[in-house]
Amino acid sequence: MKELAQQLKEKNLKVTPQRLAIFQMLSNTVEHPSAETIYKALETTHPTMSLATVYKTLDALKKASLIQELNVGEDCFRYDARTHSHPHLICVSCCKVVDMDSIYLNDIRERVEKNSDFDILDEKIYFYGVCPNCKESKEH
Amino acid sequence: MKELAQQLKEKNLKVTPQRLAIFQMLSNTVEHPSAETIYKALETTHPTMSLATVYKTLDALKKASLIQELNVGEDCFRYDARTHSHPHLICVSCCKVVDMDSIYLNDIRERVEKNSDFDILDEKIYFYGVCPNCKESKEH
DNA sequence: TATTATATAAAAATTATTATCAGTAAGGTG
DNA sequence: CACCTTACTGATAATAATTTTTATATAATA
Repeated sequence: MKELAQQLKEKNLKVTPQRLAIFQMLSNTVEHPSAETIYKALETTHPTMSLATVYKTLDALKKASLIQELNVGEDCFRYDARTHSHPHLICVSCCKVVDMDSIYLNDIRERVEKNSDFDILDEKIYFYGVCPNCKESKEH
Repeated sequence: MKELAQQLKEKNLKVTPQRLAIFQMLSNTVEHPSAETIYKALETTHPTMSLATVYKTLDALKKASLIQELNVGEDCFRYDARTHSHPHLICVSCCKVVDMDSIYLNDIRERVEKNSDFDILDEKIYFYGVCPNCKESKEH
């Protein structure tokens, strides 16, 4: 909370209840909700907030590097309050999106740079598969 | 060519000039065009073909695993006639999308499976950076 | 040939996202 | 605290990629 307010101020962004609510909601979930999902989740506590505000807030937070946008291949974006690049795992059965500690893939960027001659700035890594839960329920 | 006709038949898909044209166009380019780009590229040779047909054909080819859909983070999809999963490099300066031989990353999927308990079926890996060309032109 | 299934083109519909704009609130300054 | 500037909000309209629909055409099959 206080951190967010601080960081917003540093970027000349105003601290508003809507921004706090959206950032807090994103920080407290392990899901990776879309704009629509966030909007609906805040409907009860912030009934007057419009969908446009959700979009604009997400855009502002994204530009301020306070959240990141995920492009899982669906028809809409998802958002993640963890801003350092880390791979995501998507369950093709239940559509859940979970974080993966990137420590396991630390050496990849280096390898790619060596082999491609690109200067790599960022990466987006998605793995698609069946999560432990869905594996189990399929077996029964 | 003949191969495609064969493969379409095997999947109970009809062989049509439009499908052949789109697949051929995709096979002969190292770019990774979008539906719109494909549509425009075929405008002269296939003036009657509609954009809806392009979309449906791409969808059919995708479902038949004859092409793959790329989600680079733009507002539309790109397509690739190489169907085995391989990482893509996107130049943030000139927006070029290039293929990367996946040999270099062969061991990753295994590592991820071990650490996540998912059964991994597929992966989408994108690296964003500056390509050799753009690096050079920036220096001068 | 008659029948059936699938493909196409054109247009309309859908849907995520963005733009517009009038009204409002935040945060600074005196 | 009152004022002022600027950024933000909310409602709605606009945009654009994609999907669906509908009518027609084509091919496969009996």
